[in-house]
Amino acid sequence: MFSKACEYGIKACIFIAINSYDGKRISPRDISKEIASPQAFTAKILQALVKSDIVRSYKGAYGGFEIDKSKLAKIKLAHIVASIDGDQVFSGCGLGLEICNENHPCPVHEKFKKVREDLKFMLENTSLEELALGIKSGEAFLKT
Amino acid sequence: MFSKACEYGIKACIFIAINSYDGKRISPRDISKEIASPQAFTAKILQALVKSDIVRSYKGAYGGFEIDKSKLAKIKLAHIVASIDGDQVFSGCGLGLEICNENHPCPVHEKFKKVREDLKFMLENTSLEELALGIKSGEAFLKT
DNA sequence: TTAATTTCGGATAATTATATCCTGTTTATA
DNA sequence: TATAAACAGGATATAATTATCCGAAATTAA
Ligand code: FES
Ligand code: FES
Repeated sequence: MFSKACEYGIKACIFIAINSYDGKRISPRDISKEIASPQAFTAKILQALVKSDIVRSYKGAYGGFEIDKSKLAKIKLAHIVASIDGDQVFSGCGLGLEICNENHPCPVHEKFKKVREDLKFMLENTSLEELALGIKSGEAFLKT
Repeated sequence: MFSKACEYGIKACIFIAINSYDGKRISPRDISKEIASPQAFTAKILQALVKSDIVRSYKGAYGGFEIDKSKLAKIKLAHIVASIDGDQVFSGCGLGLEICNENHPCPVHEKFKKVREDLKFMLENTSLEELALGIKSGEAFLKT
């Protein structure tokens, strides 16, 4: 469904979000430990998320990654996914036709479109804030 | 969503189905031409589909691939997808946790599960027959 | 200013997915 | 039996994804 990079990216954002609640910056080392991901690879993904303006980074001692508290409710899963995996998952044809539209539909177009739009809706309406709360409350987990 | 191999596999099955209606066997060459896929790669996928007992192959002159007419309504997209991509798409965690269940859910579990099961339902209730009819009637297309 | 810390970014490696090539085996028909 | 047609399957090649390594640049504090 999503690439490994995207999975790591989402989980990293959630963990950064939790720490940002407490005003703490966090390093790729601690992040990859918490989400069970390869450290250097995760760092690359974080760089991309910084460029996409989803997380903020601070170099030097006492630096690390954080997310503006004021953004936590506004950032949706869709932003993270689109930023890492692009928009194929939101609008691409299920059977790989170059373009997906009503005028030149593939055999599964109608049925696939329905599912794809449900996924899109879900991703666009799930905020980083609520996901972070799930972890904070102990209801959900980031690894194993 | 699906691998290239799976996309080709589905499209190949649909085209074989159409021909099987008319009692015609069809070659990998004609299939890959019709669905715009690499020929040798498509042939490999067809081999796998034969082993999965979804399509039948006949060697030698006047040979080729076909699907039992009596099976066309019974074969569902889910069978083809499971046979090529495995069952991760049906039961795997959206964030890559090793196992997906209620006892140890990832942060998106509830929401993702809903979408995943809608997809599962769609794939389990879409037959090769109806997809083939979509192509035969000219409503749908297999390439570009 | 120096030292310690931490992100940034380029280079490279390993793994998996996608794609191609070539030869063998089977089968129908002449 | 000979021949041609067509799938089977191993070996190999290419591309994309995933993962690692290392030095440069920035920042803070002593
Ligand atoms: S054309 Fe295939 S999903 Fe729309
Ligand atoms: S645990 Fe992640 S989707 Fe169920």
